[in-house]
Amino acid sequence: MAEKTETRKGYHHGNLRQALVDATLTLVVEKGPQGFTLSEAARQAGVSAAAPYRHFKGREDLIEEAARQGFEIFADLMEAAYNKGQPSALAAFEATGRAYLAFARNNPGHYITMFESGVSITAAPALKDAADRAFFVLTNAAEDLSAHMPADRRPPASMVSHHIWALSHGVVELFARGQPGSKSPFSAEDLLESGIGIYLRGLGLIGADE
Amino acid sequence: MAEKTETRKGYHHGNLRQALVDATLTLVVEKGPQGFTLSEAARQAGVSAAAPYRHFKGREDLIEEAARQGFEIFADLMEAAYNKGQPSALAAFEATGRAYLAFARNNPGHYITMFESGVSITAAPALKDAADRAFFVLTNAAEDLSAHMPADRRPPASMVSHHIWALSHGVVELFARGQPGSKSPFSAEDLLESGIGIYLRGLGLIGADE
DNA sequence: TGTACATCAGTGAACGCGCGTTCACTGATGTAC
DNA sequence: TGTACATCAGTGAACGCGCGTTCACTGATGTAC
Repeated sequence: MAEKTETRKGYHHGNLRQALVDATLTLVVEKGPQGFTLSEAARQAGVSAAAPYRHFKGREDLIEEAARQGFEIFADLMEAAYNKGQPSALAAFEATGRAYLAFARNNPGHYITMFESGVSITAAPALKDAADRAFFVLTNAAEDLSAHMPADRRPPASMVSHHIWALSHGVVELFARGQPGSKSPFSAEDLLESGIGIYLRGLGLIGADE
Repeated sequence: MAEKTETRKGYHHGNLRQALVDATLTLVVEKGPQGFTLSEAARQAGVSAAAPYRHFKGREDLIEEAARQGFEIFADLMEAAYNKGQPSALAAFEATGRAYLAFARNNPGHYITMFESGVSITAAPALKDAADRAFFVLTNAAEDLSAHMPADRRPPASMVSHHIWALSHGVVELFARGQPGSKSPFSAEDLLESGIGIYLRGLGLIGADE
């Protein structure tokens, strides 16, 4: 078992706090959000079971920190995608949707701690701030789109962003993870792309021949 | 604590198997999918911790049975909704979407065991059959819709059903459950209804003034 | 209708396990002088 | 540059706990005759 990815530099670990977060991320993927244990995270970081208490209040606190880091990364990616799509409101919006799925794919550990571990996003202020920042990007992108919509059929921007968030989340949960042999003939990426495309056409933002 | 909802009729319980399933459903809502324990289910049913082993192979087996019952109910509801919407393909389709959300609302325990407990749907044949039956209704409804779509923009029916499934699931996970104080200004019902509406317009199935 | 007996559905004690957490401790590090 | 000392970040033993599961058992039920 060469589990220990973090090398000890002697009696002191050097960077135990982050090593524990990293261990959490991999464990949560392997064992599921609740199968994760503090003891095992400590083991993987190569320290005793008591050591984590120098850095975290307890198990919950560690998970929360992992989720917080996830939301920060997530928000950064969403912002980057949004900016990259500019100045086209449409391109920017579509890019954020794609960024959502890409994040879930590339950061499964973060995704699990954020959305499946049972942490209360609203309870921890640091978490809430980061989560809000991410969601704000999406709402912003939807706001930009509004200008291009037929005025008679213009839903509130936050409704649009909620729709896209829900669609993205649903695609991730049902088709981007879970057991292989999930019977979908389409990739999660295709599903999200096509789904958003049809939705945007419904908003009058894409022509029938575009 | 008047936890015991099932009354014992003496030494023999009478209907322990189902009582354990029922206990699972309530516990899973209260404690989360993994916080659920076999011992506690037994306690709630008023029997010793060893009794469940007369009816289930173990913890996992019990959860699986709860999920299976959930998928059966779910499939029944979807079929009923579909039939009720007939003969209008559109009405039938929209009704299945609504049925999805209604099921999640009214059967949170089932929903959790089905989608959040980590049971492998593909692994257990009985589970898979019931799940397939439910999903088949949705795909069927999408198939019906195809006839009304502009031929040049007609995605595969199973793609449409996957879109709707993902949107419904996302709405449920993000807005129909979880901590109160979820900041959405829209109800899950409104979000799903409006989201599906926009999507269907994108398919050319609803006119701009309908 | 009564009885013997097989089968069924529970009990309760016991097990080993790993967990989260606390505690007094000690080795390593950094800093004042 | 050297030394005393405070602080920091670990150790390892111990705790109480509840879990899942097994086991020999026993009370209740159903059935053959």
